[in-house]
Amino acid sequence: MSDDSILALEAFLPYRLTRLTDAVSRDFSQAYRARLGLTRPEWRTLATLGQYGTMTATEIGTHSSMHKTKVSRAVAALEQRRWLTRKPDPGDRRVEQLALSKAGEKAYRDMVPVARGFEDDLLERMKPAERKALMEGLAALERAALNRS
Amino acid sequence: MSDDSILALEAFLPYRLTRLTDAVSRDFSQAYRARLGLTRPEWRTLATLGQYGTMTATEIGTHSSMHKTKVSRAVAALEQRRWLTRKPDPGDRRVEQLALSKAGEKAYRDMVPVARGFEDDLLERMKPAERKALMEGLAALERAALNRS
DNA sequence: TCGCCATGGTTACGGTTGCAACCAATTTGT
DNA sequence: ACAAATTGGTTGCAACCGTAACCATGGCGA
Repeated sequence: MSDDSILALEAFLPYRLTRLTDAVSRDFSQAYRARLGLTRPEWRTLATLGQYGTMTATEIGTHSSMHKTKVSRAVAALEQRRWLTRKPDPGDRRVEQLALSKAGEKAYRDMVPVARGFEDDLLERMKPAERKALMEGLAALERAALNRS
Repeated sequence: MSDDSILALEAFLPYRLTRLTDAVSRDFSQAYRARLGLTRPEWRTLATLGQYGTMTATEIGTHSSMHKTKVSRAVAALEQRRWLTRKPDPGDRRVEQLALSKAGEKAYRDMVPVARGFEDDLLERMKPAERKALMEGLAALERAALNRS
């Protein structure tokens, strides 16, 4: 019987999630920070454009869950690095179509195996049944936490 | 057969974790921010002292996974609010023993059911088998990700 | 067509963070 | 016993972030 007036922080779901995410995210960020000198918003923008080819800033934000100011600054940084180009949208002059340059695509191709390797290393430390449970549990939590209208 | 040269960001574990944690953490932070006007480091410090009674700043940081500067600033803020008191440690004059004041304890007691309610609401949106999978998967991922020496 | 609201995107600003430098007190090695 | 290294804790600084304000363009109703 546990004391109802005490909250065990180490068992509290929001705390466990942030601690876990901080650790995983920090470890992974070292991979692209050390390798490419990218910030996290820049990496996400690179990854989104690498995955989808051409997108607007708003679409990047929607797909990668980033605030539009983050996207704006990341796009500006990648553009300055010549990893990204802007093209005016012929149908709507508010919009710019964004795409990776050749150098940006190369950086993306370099990073994909690194990202896969990082994820694989992490998952290989778990038993198959544990991996299955994690995937199932995360999917359920995503349904529970993200789809709150 | 999927394209090996493309990384699906929405299926990438570090991304899924950060997105999930951002959502959960943001929702929960509204509870204590609106109710008590606390920042996240302040809430964690309150929760840690509420759970353990008396601790040093370093111990708080270890238990709640916070950088010592965060702890230092959170302690200063809680002290200014008169929710926390410092006592010199008789055996080591570098250290200060920290504890909640009466007002701090009251705030803690008020917050515990709110935190429990938040967690319960979230978990109730999941089926029992999904909850079980989540707990098992998170525990395994904690072993895999946090215990990297 | 004209006025008004919505949308895409950028920027200024205040607040938060982590790193590194720092001070004081303690421990360690010789 | 004393210099050097370590530890507890605070603070200055630069980078980063979200909010809100803003500009330009587009959509829409009267």
